[in-house]
Amino acid sequence: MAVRRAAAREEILAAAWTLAGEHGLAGLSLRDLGALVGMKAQSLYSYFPSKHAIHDAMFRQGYQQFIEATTLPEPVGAVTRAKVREASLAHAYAFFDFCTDDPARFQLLFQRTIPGFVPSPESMAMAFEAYGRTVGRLSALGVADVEALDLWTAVMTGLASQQLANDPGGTRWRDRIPDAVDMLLTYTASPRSRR
Amino acid sequence: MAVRRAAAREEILAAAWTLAGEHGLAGLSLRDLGALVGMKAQSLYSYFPSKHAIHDAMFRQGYQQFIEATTLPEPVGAVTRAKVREASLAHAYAFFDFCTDDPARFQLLFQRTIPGFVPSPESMAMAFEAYGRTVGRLSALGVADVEALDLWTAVMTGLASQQLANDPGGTRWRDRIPDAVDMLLTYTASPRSRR
DNA sequence: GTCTATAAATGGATAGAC
DNA sequence: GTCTATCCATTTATAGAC
Repeated sequence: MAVRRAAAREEILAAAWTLAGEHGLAGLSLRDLGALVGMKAQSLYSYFPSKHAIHDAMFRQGYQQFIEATTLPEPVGAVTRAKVREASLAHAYAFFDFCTDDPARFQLLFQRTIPGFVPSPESMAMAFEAYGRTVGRLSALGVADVEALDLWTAVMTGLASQQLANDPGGTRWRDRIPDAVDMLLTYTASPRSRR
Repeated sequence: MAVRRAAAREEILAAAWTLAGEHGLAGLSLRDLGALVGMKAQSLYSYFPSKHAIHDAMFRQGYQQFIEATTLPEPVGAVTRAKVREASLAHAYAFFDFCTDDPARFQLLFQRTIPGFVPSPESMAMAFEAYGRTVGRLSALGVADVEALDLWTAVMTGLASQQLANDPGGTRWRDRIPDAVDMLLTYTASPRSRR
């Protein structure tokens, strides 16, 4: 049954995230992974053709989760400043929490520091899909051009990365999100010519 | 001679940075390292007691380089808005370029994603020294409180990290530095009560 | 200080029985 | 699909000759 096979693959991936969190993404070993799901490392090859394929599947799954985590209800009715701020804040928290919820996932998706790992075309397509949705969501919030968008993503990933590196488990940089959102809104709201 | 020994250590560290750039920090192997400096891996133990000690020395050296790279001439004369902006911009470029000049160094110093690596107390002291100097430099530029400082470091590391991950070798996020500095200055210049 | 020799472990991956 | 057995490469680190 294809469904059992898919379930087994899911279980393997879940275990892979667990191990990646403990020993780092690059330190993921097939022996440990097999042990965690109750099989020999060699049996994993029935589900994934290589270790790279596992990393690739994690990459794709990570972006899928990103899309789910950052798809929020659209604001209804008239577009007021207060509503834009509220929606921007909600999006910022969703983005930030997604990043800090799983450091290994953050590293895999947004930092790209795994030596030798190159996502497959299908996985890159998923990444572009996720990027496109972020563009759409932020443009609805008044982030009009690519320049403003790049600033936005840099600020959000920067907050998350500082949180993970310097205050893991804490809220020191998360507490700066309202400031950051106000700052970004104030700045990107002014006409481009005045910036 | 102690001086020859120190020179050899320096040469080993330089080679270690090279290899870390190629195979990742965690992927640094003593075999390759020895080969690059013209000796067997085992001989490295005459200079460093373990691989961890090499990572630790790299960490310390990285922060030393950070202090050197971000120590800029102080502005002289009256403190005008234009001068503050100019000095802030110079500092931002220095910080950003230091980060992107060596991705492995950036990862080691600011992202802390090497599984199992814990800096020694001496190395942490160097890191705190570097942080203290950054605090001093930014407070001279009007970044008064810790909250504003955290926002500043998040923005700068975020820009660098996005540059490395999504446009390595390019300038897409570096080009946003003037925007980012203006944004930060405008925001942190307003009285804290109004923020 | 550098070498050879070696330990002791871990890594990914393949072949073939069942 | 899972196992045993195996291969072959690689890793950090130590012992001891020179």
